[in-house]
Amino acid sequence: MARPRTEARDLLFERVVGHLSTHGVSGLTLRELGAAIGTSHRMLVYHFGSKAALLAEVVRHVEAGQRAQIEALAALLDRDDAPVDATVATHIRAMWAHWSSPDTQRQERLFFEMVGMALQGDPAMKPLLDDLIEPWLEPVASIRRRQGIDAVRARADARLALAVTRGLLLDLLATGDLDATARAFERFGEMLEGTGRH
Amino acid sequence: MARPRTEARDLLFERVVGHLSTHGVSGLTLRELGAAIGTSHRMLVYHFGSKAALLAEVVRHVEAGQRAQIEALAALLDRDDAPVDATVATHIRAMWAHWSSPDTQRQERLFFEMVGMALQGDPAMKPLLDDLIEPWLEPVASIRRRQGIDAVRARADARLALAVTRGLLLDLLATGDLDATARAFERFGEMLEGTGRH
DNA sequence: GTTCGATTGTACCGTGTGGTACAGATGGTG
DNA sequence: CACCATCTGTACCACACGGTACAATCGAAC
Repeated sequence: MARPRTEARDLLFERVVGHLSTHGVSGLTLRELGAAIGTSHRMLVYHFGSKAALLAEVVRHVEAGQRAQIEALAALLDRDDAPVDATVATHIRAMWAHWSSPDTQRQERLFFEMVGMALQGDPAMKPLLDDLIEPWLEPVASIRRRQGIDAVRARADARLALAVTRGLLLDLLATGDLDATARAFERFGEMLEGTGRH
Repeated sequence: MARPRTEARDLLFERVVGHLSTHGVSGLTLRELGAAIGTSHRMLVYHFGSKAALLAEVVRHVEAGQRAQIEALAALLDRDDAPVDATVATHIRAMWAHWSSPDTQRQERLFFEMVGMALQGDPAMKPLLDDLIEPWLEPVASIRRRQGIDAVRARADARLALAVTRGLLLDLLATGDLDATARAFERFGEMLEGTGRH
Protein backbone atom coordinates (compact mmCIF):
# COMPACT_ATOMS: atom_id res chain seq x y z
CA MET A 1 0.00 0.00 0.00
CA ALA A 2 2.73 2.47 1.02
CA ARG A 3 4.82 4.02 -1.76
CA PRO A 4 8.59 3.61 -1.81
CA ARG A 5 10.77 6.50 -0.66
CA THR A 6 11.03 9.52 -2.91
CA GLU A 7 12.17 13.07 -2.32
CA ALA A 8 8.57 14.23 -2.21
CA ARG A 9 7.69 11.56 0.29
CA ASP A 10 10.68 12.36 2.47
CA LEU A 11 9.82 16.04 2.45
CA LEU A 12 6.25 15.23 3.40
CA PHE A 13 7.40 12.97 6.22
CA GLU A 14 9.68 15.66 7.54
CA ARG A 15 6.73 18.04 7.68
CA VAL A 16 4.58 15.41 9.34
CA VAL A 17 7.13 14.97 12.11
CA GLY A 18 7.47 18.73 12.43
CA HIS A 19 3.77 19.14 12.88
CA LEU A 20 3.46 16.27 15.35
CA SER A 21 6.36 17.66 17.38
CA THR A 22 4.41 20.78 18.20
CA HIS A 23 0.79 19.65 17.97
CA GLY A 24 0.97 16.18 19.40
CA VAL A 25 -0.19 12.83 18.19
CA SER A 26 -3.10 12.28 20.53
CA GLY A 27 -6.08 13.71 18.68
CA LEU A 28 -4.51 13.36 15.28
CA THR A 29 -6.65 13.25 12.14
CA LEU A 30 -5.27 12.81 8.66
CA ARG A 31 -7.37 15.65 7.27
CA GLU A 32 -6.17 18.15 9.83
CA LEU A 33 -2.58 16.98 9.49
CA GLY A 34 -2.73 17.18 5.70
CA ALA A 35 -4.17 20.68 5.72
CA ALA A 36 -1.55 21.84 8.21
CA ILE A 37 1.41 20.71 6.11
CA GLY A 38 0.01 21.74 2.74
CA THR A 39 -1.39 18.52 1.40
CA SER A 40 -4.52 16.40 1.72
CA HIS A 41 -5.47 13.35 3.73
CA ARG A 42 -5.69 11.61 0.38
CA MET A 43 -1.98 12.14 -0.23
CA LEU A 44 -0.98 10.96 3.22
CA VAL A 45 -2.78 7.70 2.68
CA TYR A 46 -1.28 7.44 -0.80
CA HIS A 47 2.30 7.88 0.35
CA PHE A 48 2.21 6.09 3.68
CA GLY A 49 -0.49 3.49 3.18
CA SER A 50 -2.60 4.18 6.25
CA LYS A 51 -2.73 6.24 9.38
CA ALA A 52 -1.38 3.34 11.42
CA ALA A 53 1.51 2.82 9.02
CA LEU A 54 2.36 6.52 9.10
CA LEU A 55 2.32 6.50 12.89
CA ALA A 56 4.52 3.43 12.98
CA GLU A 57 6.98 5.25 10.75
CA VAL A 58 6.93 8.22 13.10
CA VAL A 59 7.62 5.92 16.03
CA ARG A 60 10.59 4.44 14.20
CA HIS A 61 11.84 7.95 13.47
CA VAL A 62 11.59 8.95 17.13
CA GLU A 63 13.38 5.75 18.10
CA ALA A 64 16.17 6.54 15.66
CA GLY A 65 16.39 10.00 17.17
CA GLN A 66 16.89 8.46 20.60
CA ARG A 67 19.64 6.21 19.31
CA ALA A 68 21.32 9.22 17.77
CA GLN A 69 21.13 10.99 21.13
CA ILE A 70 22.78 8.04 22.83
CA GLU A 71 25.62 8.08 20.35
CA ALA A 72 26.03 11.81 20.74
CA LEU A 73 26.21 11.30 24.50
CA ALA A 74 28.78 8.53 24.18
CA ALA A 75 30.89 10.65 21.83
CA LEU A 76 30.76 13.59 24.20
CA LEU A 77 31.77 11.50 27.18
CA ASP A 78 34.59 9.80 25.33
CA ARG A 79 36.13 12.98 24.03
CA ASP A 80 38.93 12.73 26.58
CA ASP A 81 39.28 9.16 27.73
CA ALA A 82 41.89 9.94 30.38
CA PRO A 83 40.89 10.37 34.07
CA VAL A 84 38.15 12.95 34.04
CA ASP A 85 37.59 14.31 37.54
CA ALA A 86 38.60 17.87 36.93
CA THR A 87 36.37 18.29 33.91
CA VAL A 88 33.11 16.99 35.32
CA ALA A 89 31.72 20.49 35.55
CA THR A 90 32.63 21.15 31.94
CA HIS A 91 31.03 17.92 30.85
CA ILE A 92 27.91 18.70 32.78
CA ARG A 93 27.54 22.13 31.22
CA ALA A 94 28.10 20.77 27.73
CA MET A 95 25.55 18.04 28.30
CA TRP A 96 22.84 20.34 29.51
CA ALA A 97 23.55 22.79 26.71
CA HIS A 98 22.89 19.90 24.37
CA TRP A 99 19.77 18.65 26.11
CA SER A 100 18.23 22.06 26.48
CA SER A 101 18.74 23.14 22.87
CA PRO A 102 15.50 24.01 21.05
CA ASP A 103 15.93 21.14 18.59
CA THR A 104 16.31 18.60 21.35
CA GLN A 105 13.38 20.06 23.23
CA ARG A 106 11.09 19.71 20.22
CA GLN A 107 12.22 16.15 19.71
CA GLU A 108 11.84 15.21 23.36
CA ARG A 109 8.42 16.77 23.73
CA LEU A 110 7.04 14.37 21.14
CA PHE A 111 9.04 11.59 22.77
CA PHE A 112 7.47 12.25 26.18
CA GLU A 113 3.96 12.24 24.77
CA MET A 114 4.52 8.96 22.99
CA VAL A 115 6.13 7.34 26.04
CA GLY A 116 3.08 8.40 28.05
CA MET A 117 0.86 6.60 25.59
CA ALA A 118 3.18 3.61 25.56
CA LEU A 119 2.97 3.35 29.36
CA GLN A 120 -0.80 3.07 29.00
CA GLY A 121 -0.43 0.09 26.71
CA ASP A 122 -0.80 1.69 23.28
CA PRO A 123 0.66 -1.08 21.11
CA ALA A 124 1.83 1.30 18.38
CA MET A 125 4.05 3.12 20.90
CA LYS A 126 5.34 -0.01 22.60
CA PRO A 127 8.72 -0.08 20.83
CA LEU A 128 9.71 3.13 22.59
CA LEU A 129 9.63 1.43 25.98
CA ASP A 130 12.14 -1.23 25.04
CA ASP A 131 14.92 1.28 24.47
CA LEU A 132 13.90 3.71 27.17
CA ILE A 133 16.53 2.80 29.77
CA GLU A 134 18.94 0.01 29.00
CA PRO A 135 20.79 1.41 25.96
CA TRP A 136 21.56 4.63 27.85
CA LEU A 137 23.31 3.10 30.82
CA GLU A 138 26.62 1.84 29.48
CA PRO A 139 28.20 5.13 28.33
CA VAL A 140 27.81 6.71 31.76
CA ALA A 141 28.47 3.52 33.71
CA SER A 142 31.81 2.97 31.98
CA ILE A 143 32.94 6.45 32.99
CA ARG A 144 32.03 5.78 36.60
CA ARG A 145 33.93 2.52 36.59
CA ARG A 146 36.95 4.36 35.21
CA GLN A 147 36.64 6.61 38.25
CA GLY A 148 37.08 3.63 40.50
CA ILE A 149 33.47 2.88 41.32
CA ASP A 150 32.35 -0.73 41.40
CA ALA A 151 30.16 -2.02 38.58
CA VAL A 152 26.91 -2.19 40.55
CA ARG A 153 27.20 1.37 41.84
CA ALA A 154 28.32 2.58 38.41
CA ARG A 155 25.19 1.20 36.84
CA ALA A 156 23.02 2.72 39.54
CA ASP A 157 24.73 6.07 38.96
CA ALA A 158 24.06 5.83 35.25
CA ARG A 159 20.42 5.10 35.93
CA LEU A 160 20.32 8.05 38.27
CA ALA A 161 21.96 10.36 35.73
CA LEU A 162 19.41 9.32 33.11
CA ALA A 163 16.58 9.99 35.54
CA VAL A 164 18.01 13.40 36.36
CA THR A 165 18.25 14.28 32.69
CA ARG A 166 14.72 13.13 31.89
CA GLY A 167 13.26 14.73 34.98
CA LEU A 168 14.90 18.08 34.39
CA LEU A 169 14.00 17.97 30.72
CA LEU A 170 10.39 17.48 31.71
CA ASP A 171 10.80 20.43 34.04
CA LEU A 172 12.28 22.55 31.27
CA LEU A 173 9.54 21.63 28.81
CA ALA A 174 6.85 22.52 31.32
CA THR A 175 8.32 25.69 32.79
CA GLY A 176 10.74 26.92 30.12
CA ASP A 177 13.03 27.94 32.97
CA LEU A 178 16.44 27.38 31.44
CA ASP A 179 18.36 28.97 34.32
CA ALA A 180 16.75 27.01 37.13
CA THR A 181 17.03 23.66 35.37
CA ALA A 182 20.66 24.33 34.42
CA ARG A 183 21.43 25.20 38.03
CA ALA A 184 19.87 21.95 39.24
CA PHE A 185 21.82 19.99 36.65
CA GLU A 186 25.06 21.60 37.80
CA ARG A 187 24.25 20.70 41.38
CA PHE A 188 24.04 17.12 40.24
CA GLY A 189 27.48 17.54 38.71
CA GLU A 190 28.85 18.75 42.05
CA MET A 191 27.35 15.77 43.83
CA LEU A 192 28.90 13.41 41.28
CA GLU A 193 32.28 14.96 41.82
CA GLY A 194 31.91 14.50 45.56
CA THR A 195 31.49 10.73 45.10
CA GLY A 196 34.05 10.49 42.30
CA ARG A 197 36.86 8.52 43.82
CA HIS A 198 37.02 5.74 46.43
CA MET B 1 -26.25 19.31 32.22
CA ALA B 2 -24.19 17.36 34.76
CA ARG B 3 -26.01 15.80 37.70
CA PRO B 4 -25.07 16.70 41.26
CA ARG B 5 -22.97 14.27 43.29
CA THR B 6 -24.63 11.10 44.49
CA GLU B 7 -23.27 7.80 45.74
CA ALA B 8 -23.99 6.20 42.38
CA ARG B 9 -22.21 8.99 40.55
CA ASP B 10 -19.20 8.82 42.86
CA LEU B 11 -18.94 5.08 42.39
CA LEU B 12 -19.13 5.52 38.65
CA PHE B 13 -16.45 8.19 38.72
CA GLU B 14 -14.18 5.97 40.76
CA ARG B 15 -14.54 3.27 38.14
CA VAL B 16 -13.90 5.76 35.36
CA VAL B 17 -10.63 6.81 36.95
CA GLY B 18 -9.72 3.19 37.55
CA HIS B 19 -10.24 2.35 33.93
CA LEU B 20 -8.35 5.38 32.65
CA SER B 21 -5.46 4.59 34.99
CA THR B 22 -4.78 1.36 33.21
CA HIS B 23 -6.12 1.96 29.70
CA GLY B 24 -5.19 5.57 29.12
CA VAL B 25 -7.12 8.60 28.04
CA SER B 26 -5.74 9.01 24.57
CA GLY B 27 -8.12 7.05 22.38
CA LEU B 28 -10.98 7.24 24.82
CA THR B 29 -14.57 6.76 23.66
CA LEU B 30 -17.59 6.98 25.92
CA ARG B 31 -19.07 3.79 24.54
CA GLU B 32 -15.97 1.73 25.22
CA LEU B 33 -15.48 3.32 28.63
CA GLY B 34 -19.10 2.69 29.59
CA ALA B 35 -19.00 -0.94 28.53
CA ALA B 36 -15.75 -1.49 30.44
CA ILE B 37 -17.13 -0.23 33.73
CA GLY B 38 -20.56 -1.78 33.47
CA THR B 39 -22.67 1.09 32.24
CA SER B 40 -23.51 2.80 28.96
CA HIS B 41 -22.28 5.90 27.20
CA ARG B 42 -25.77 7.24 27.78
CA MET B 43 -25.27 7.13 31.54
CA LEU B 44 -21.87 8.79 31.39
CA VAL B 45 -23.32 11.71 29.52
CA TYR B 46 -26.25 11.80 31.92
CA HIS B 47 -24.12 11.93 35.06
CA PHE B 48 -21.22 14.05 33.85
CA GLY B 49 -22.79 16.23 31.17
CA SER B 50 -20.37 15.58 28.35
CA LYS B 51 -17.14 13.86 27.51
CA ALA B 52 -15.22 17.12 27.93
CA ALA B 53 -16.78 17.75 31.32
CA LEU B 54 -15.95 14.22 32.47
CA LEU B 55 -12.37 14.63 31.33
CA ALA B 56 -12.10 17.95 33.11
CA GLU B 57 -13.30 16.24 36.27
CA VAL B 58 -10.68 13.54 35.85
CA VAL B 59 -8.00 16.22 35.42
CA ARG B 60 -9.13 17.88 38.65
CA HIS B 61 -8.99 14.50 40.36
CA VAL B 62 -5.46 13.87 39.18
CA GLU B 63 -4.47 17.36 40.30
CA ALA B 64 -5.92 16.69 43.72
CA GLY B 65 -3.94 13.47 43.81
CA GLN B 66 -0.75 15.41 43.17
CA ARG B 67 -1.55 17.87 45.94
CA ALA B 68 -2.12 14.96 48.29
CA GLN B 69 1.27 13.55 47.30
CA ILE B 70 2.92 16.85 48.09
CA GLU B 71 1.35 16.93 51.52
CA ALA B 72 2.35 13.34 52.15
CA LEU B 73 5.89 14.27 51.21
CA ALA B 74 5.93 17.29 53.47
CA ALA B 75 4.55 15.24 56.36
CA LEU B 76 7.17 12.56 55.84
CA LEU B 77 10.00 15.07 55.75
CA ASP B 78 8.76 16.92 58.81
CA ARG B 79 8.40 13.84 60.92
CA ASP B 80 11.55 14.70 62.85
CA ASP B 81 12.25 18.38 62.52
CA ALA B 82 15.59 18.26 64.31
CA PRO B 83 18.87 18.08 62.33
CA VAL B 84 18.48 15.18 59.97
CA ASP B 85 21.84 14.14 58.59
CA ALA B 86 22.03 10.69 60.10
CA THR B 87 18.60 9.67 58.89
CA VAL B 88 18.89 10.68 55.26
CA ALA B 89 19.20 7.06 54.19
CA THR B 90 16.10 6.18 56.18
CA HIS B 91 14.17 9.03 54.64
CA ILE B 92 15.26 8.05 51.18
CA ARG B 93 14.15 4.46 51.63
CA ALA B 94 10.79 5.52 53.02
CA MET B 95 10.26 7.92 50.16
CA TRP B 96 10.99 5.41 47.47
CA ALA B 97 8.84 2.81 49.20
CA HIS B 98 6.06 5.34 48.96
CA TRP B 99 6.68 6.33 45.33
CA SER B 100 7.05 2.79 44.12
CA SER B 101 3.92 1.43 45.75
CA PRO B 102 1.42 -0.04 43.27
CA ASP B 103 -1.19 2.58 44.11
CA THR B 104 1.19 5.42 43.42
CA GLN B 105 2.38 3.77 40.24
CA ARG B 106 -1.15 3.52 38.87
CA GLN B 107 -1.82 7.13 39.75
CA GLU B 108 1.43 8.37 38.25
CA ARG B 109 1.06 6.43 35.05
CA LEU B 110 -2.12 8.33 34.23
CA PHE B 111 -0.40 11.50 35.38
CA PHE B 112 2.51 10.99 32.99
CA GLU B 113 0.22 10.39 30.05
CA MET B 114 -1.77 13.52 30.76
CA VAL B 115 1.35 15.64 31.24
CA GLY B 116 2.57 14.40 27.88
CA MET B 117 -0.64 15.60 26.29
CA ALA B 118 -0.43 18.88 28.20
CA LEU B 119 3.10 19.48 26.87
CA GLN B 120 1.68 19.22 23.37
CA GLY B 121 -0.81 21.96 24.07
CA ASP B 122 -3.95 19.99 24.88
CA PRO B 123 -6.00 22.70 26.63
CA ALA B 124 -7.95 20.24 28.76
CA MET B 125 -4.70 19.00 30.33
CA LYS B 126 -3.15 22.42 30.75
CA PRO B 127 -3.94 22.76 34.49
CA LEU B 128 -1.54 19.91 35.23
CA LEU B 129 1.43 21.93 34.00
CA ASP B 130 0.86 24.78 36.40
CA ASP B 131 1.42 22.62 39.45
CA LEU B 132 4.05 20.37 37.95
CA ILE B 133 7.12 21.87 39.61
CA GLU B 134 6.69 24.88 41.85
CA PRO B 135 4.49 23.43 44.64
CA TRP B 136 6.92 20.55 45.13
CA LEU B 137 10.03 22.59 45.80
CA GLU B 138 9.49 24.15 49.21
CA PRO B 139 9.26 21.01 51.38
CA VAL B 140 12.64 19.74 50.20
CA ALA B 141 14.23 23.18 49.93
CA SER B 142 13.43 23.98 53.55
CA ILE B 143 15.17 20.81 54.69
CA ARG B 144 18.27 21.70 52.72
CA ARG B 145 18.33 25.19 54.21
CA ARG B 146 18.10 23.66 57.66
CA GLN B 147 21.21 21.68 56.72
CA GLY B 148 23.06 24.94 56.21
CA ILE B 149 22.77 25.25 52.44
CA ASP B 150 22.05 28.68 50.99
CA ALA B 151 18.60 29.38 49.58
CA VAL B 152 19.56 29.30 45.90
CA ARG B 153 21.35 25.96 46.16
CA ALA B 154 18.56 24.57 48.34
CA ARG B 155 16.02 25.36 45.66
CA ALA B 156 18.21 23.83 42.97
CA ASP B 157 18.59 20.71 45.11
CA ALA B 158 14.83 20.48 45.52
CA ARG B 159 14.39 20.77 41.77
CA LEU B 160 16.99 18.08 41.31
CA ALA B 161 15.32 15.79 43.82
CA LEU B 162 12.00 16.20 42.06
CA ALA B 163 13.62 15.39 38.73
CA VAL B 164 15.26 12.31 40.21
CA THR B 165 11.94 11.11 41.57
CA ARG B 166 10.06 11.68 38.33
CA GLY B 167 12.83 10.22 36.20
CA LEU B 168 13.16 7.07 38.28
CA LEU B 169 9.40 6.69 38.46
CA LEU B 170 9.29 6.79 34.68
CA ASP B 171 12.03 4.16 34.71
CA LEU B 172 10.08 2.01 37.13
CA LEU B 173 6.86 2.30 35.13
CA ALA B 174 8.65 1.30 31.95
CA THR B 175 10.87 -1.47 33.25
CA GLY B 176 9.16 -2.63 36.43
CA ASP B 177 12.64 -3.05 37.90
CA LEU B 178 12.04 -2.18 41.53
CA ASP B 179 15.51 -3.21 42.71
CA ALA B 180 17.48 -1.21 40.16
CA THR B 181 15.44 1.96 40.60
CA ALA B 182 15.62 1.70 44.38
CA ARG B 183 19.38 1.31 44.16
CA ALA B 184 19.67 4.42 42.00
CA PHE B 185 17.47 6.36 44.41
CA GLU B 186 19.66 5.32 47.31
CA ARG B 187 22.74 6.44 45.43
CA PHE B 188 21.10 9.85 45.20
CA GLY B 189 20.66 9.74 48.95
CA GLU B 190 24.35 9.06 49.43
CA MET B 191 25.24 11.99 47.19
CA LEU B 192 22.91 14.26 49.15
CA GLU B 193 24.56 13.25 52.38
CA GLY B 194 27.96 14.05 50.93
CA THR B 195 26.90 17.62 50.25
CA GLY B 196 24.90 17.93 53.45
CA ARG B 197 26.87 20.44 55.51
CA HIS B 198 29.11 23.40 54.63
C1' DG C 1 -52.27 3.22 45.08
C1' DT C 2 -50.97 7.35 43.09
C1' DT C 3 -47.77 10.72 42.09
C1' DC C 4 -43.45 12.57 40.93
C1' DG C 5 -38.61 12.98 40.43
C1' DA C 6 -34.52 10.32 39.49
C1' DT C 7 -32.64 6.99 36.52
C1' DT C 8 -32.06 4.00 32.42
C1' DG C 9 -32.75 1.64 27.61
C1' DT C 10 -33.71 2.26 22.67
C1' DA C 11 -33.33 4.41 18.82
C1' DC C 12 -31.94 7.94 16.42
C1' DC C 13 -29.29 12.42 14.55
C1' DG C 14 -25.55 15.07 12.39
C1' DT C 15 -20.80 15.05 11.94
C1' DG C 16 -16.20 13.64 10.99
C1' DT C 17 -13.31 9.75 10.48
C1' DG C 18 -10.04 6.47 7.73
C1' DG C 19 -10.11 4.63 3.46
C1' DT C 20 -11.27 3.88 -1.66
C1' DA C 21 -12.82 4.37 -6.68
C1' DC C 22 -12.10 6.86 -10.47
C1' DA C 23 -10.89 10.24 -13.47
C1' DG C 24 -7.58 13.43 -14.66
C1' DA C 25 -3.05 15.91 -14.49
C1' DT C 26 1.75 15.92 -15.00
C1' DG C 27 6.07 15.09 -16.94
C1' DG C 28 9.83 12.50 -18.61
C1' DT C 29 11.00 8.64 -22.40
C1' DG C 30 10.57 6.17 -26.70
C1' DC D 1 3.25 12.41 -30.76
C1' DA D 2 2.10 8.49 -27.86
C1' DC D 3 3.03 6.04 -23.74
C1' DC D 4 3.29 5.14 -19.06
C1' DA D 5 4.25 5.59 -14.28
C1' DT D 6 3.73 8.89 -10.76
C1' DC D 7 0.85 11.85 -8.56
C1' DT D 8 -3.50 14.45 -7.06
C1' DG D 9 -8.40 16.29 -6.71
C1' DT D 10 -13.40 14.93 -6.25
C1' DA D 11 -16.67 12.36 -4.59
C1' DC D 12 -18.01 8.91 -2.20
C1' DC D 13 -18.37 4.73 1.34
C1' DA D 14 -19.25 2.43 5.82
C1' DC D 15 -18.61 3.28 10.36
C1' DA D 16 -18.16 5.10 14.99
C1' DC D 17 -18.40 9.09 17.45
C1' DG D 18 -20.73 12.46 21.01
C1' DG D 19 -25.05 13.83 22.02
C1' DT D 20 -30.34 13.88 22.32
C1' DA D 21 -35.50 12.73 22.25
C1' DC D 22 -38.61 9.94 24.24
C1' DA D 23 -40.60 6.57 26.63
C1' DA D 24 -40.24 3.14 30.20
C1' DT D 25 -38.93 1.83 34.86
C1' DC D 26 -38.06 2.41 39.53
C1' DG D 27 -38.71 3.87 44.48
C1' DA D 28 -39.85 6.70 48.06
C1' DA D 29 -43.54 10.13 49.87
C1' DC D 30 -48.01 11.07 50.51
